[in-house]
Amino acid sequence: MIRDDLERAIARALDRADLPAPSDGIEIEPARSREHGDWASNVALKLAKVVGAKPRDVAERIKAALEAEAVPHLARVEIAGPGFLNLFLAPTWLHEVLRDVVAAGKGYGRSTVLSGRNINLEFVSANPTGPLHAGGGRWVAVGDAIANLLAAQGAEVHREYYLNDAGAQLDKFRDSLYARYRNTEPPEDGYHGQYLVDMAAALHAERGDAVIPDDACEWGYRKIVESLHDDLGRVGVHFDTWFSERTLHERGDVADVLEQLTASGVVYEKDGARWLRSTDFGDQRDRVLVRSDGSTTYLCNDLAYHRDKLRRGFTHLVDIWGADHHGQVKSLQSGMEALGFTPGEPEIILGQFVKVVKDGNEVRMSKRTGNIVTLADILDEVDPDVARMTFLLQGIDTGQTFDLDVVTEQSRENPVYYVQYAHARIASIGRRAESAGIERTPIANVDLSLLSHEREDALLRALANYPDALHEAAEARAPQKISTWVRDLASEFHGFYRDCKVLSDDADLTRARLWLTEACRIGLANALAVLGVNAPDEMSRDNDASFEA
RNA sequence: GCGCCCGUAGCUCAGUUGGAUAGAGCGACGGCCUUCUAAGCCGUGGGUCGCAGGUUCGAAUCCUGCCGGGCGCGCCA
Repeated sequence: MIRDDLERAIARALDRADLPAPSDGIEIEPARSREHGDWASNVALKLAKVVGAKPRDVAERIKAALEAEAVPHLARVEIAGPGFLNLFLAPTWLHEVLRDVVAAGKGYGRSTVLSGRNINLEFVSANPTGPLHAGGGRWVAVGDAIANLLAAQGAEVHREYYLNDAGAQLDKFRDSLYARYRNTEPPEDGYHGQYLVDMAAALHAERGDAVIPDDACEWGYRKIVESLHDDLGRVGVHFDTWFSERTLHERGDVADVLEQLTASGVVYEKDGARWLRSTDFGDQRDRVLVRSDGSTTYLCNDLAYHRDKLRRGFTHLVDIWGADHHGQVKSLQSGMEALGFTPGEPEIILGQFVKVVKDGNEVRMSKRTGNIVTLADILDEVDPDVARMTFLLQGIDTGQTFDLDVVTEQSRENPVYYVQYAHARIASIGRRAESAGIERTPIANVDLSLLSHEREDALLRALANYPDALHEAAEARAPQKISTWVRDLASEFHGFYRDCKVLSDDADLTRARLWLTEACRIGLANALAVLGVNAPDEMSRDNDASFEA
């Protein structure tokens, strides 16, 4: 890659100029403006302080050293502003980008920085006591995309769903379902959703009228898990493991983890309960592990669960949680540290909530009233690709408003179509070329220097940024960086498409542009794959009435 | 009161591991289809980056304080 080449060249230049390398590495980034060349580095600014010289003087020394050797593609170096080194490259560097993209294909952008890492990513994990609600769709989309991002950096990624099928919530579910089954009202703190009325009716139909509460619960639980599978299947998300909390209790893992904690001296008794001294590890306060009635808390069970994950051989654990659980992050990490695992394990990604708006009003998801908009409801209205992209457009640090009316009514204006349309246009060109009998000559025999239009230039620059975008997105666990990048690429393509005819009388130019569009197609497809969105070869305008006039 | 997250164009949001004149979509206004799919392209207008200090050659980005919003602070999960 060009960046590495330039970085090495600068490193050699520093050496030659008798300057130290910056402690935090040589920074080099694509220039923001063409006036600043193609790539720019701030090394001189960073080193100025270290060596006690003026930034521009340091820059001069580096420039001279850089000019003393032949750096591939490097045409000239300029010093600008406070002391930036602006590197101007020959157009050949972009030809190399094009060849790299084509050669790498589906692998373009991928890296191996995380190879050898075996990561367990737990996400969604909504209680199996009701359908997945609309806001949960965010964790589905974000979790799957983050899994893809980590995998694209070379990690082995295992998707896991934790089923809380042993605790108080399931008891409430049982009591609520059974109440509906007996045609009475669920308990005050139970589940009041319409879905339980429907389930109760189905239970009567399937099992008759003499089902006991525990059997009703078991039957209902299975139904709910099936529905979770269905919903996830509709958006194409697959979990490698559905881990049942019951397993932990049945195997004695919970008792065992408690024993291990006690043995390590971080457990004490107070008021008849057993506490974890989590404040020793930076928690706000200590936490109860065993209540005075002898039952274990969610935290205690969760510690057993996470210990199990590490015992299964994962080198790193990542959990995606809703922001309402942020208070438990330190508790869990404290317990894990007390158990002897690496501090900071598991890594918790917190996501702010989705506010669902329908008919202009916020829908407060409430178990009491049973007021709920489900993910299935959304999928009944819009394409799964629209749903996914909508959830992946913004960072998860900020609350999202999912306005059903806007998303459904403006479905065709969703950014996902903008990107998919670019992909479809490229496929269409391919079909045209084929039917016109234009054969694909090997890229090695194509004169890429013919790609000199500013649109072609911009398209290649966008493509060149993908590996960095992918790396940064993975590092920051921020899929929206890919959404942003792929929209940029699509934008460059649409502009190119308008101004540069691919299939023309100029046979050589046609050949070069066919490879350019192929590279663009690869970029679009790879990024969309990370987002879990389809890259269609054609899109029909049949159901589009807005162009009648 | 304490803790976490957020505050960027009329609206919805990118940009936040410090970089050179702050971006996109939608909405508004004006252009472009005998040409590879107009789900597209081009242009115009629109900003005290919540406020005030501080650090720095350089701050939307880091630090402090304040204002505003969301979430949490249980022997619930």
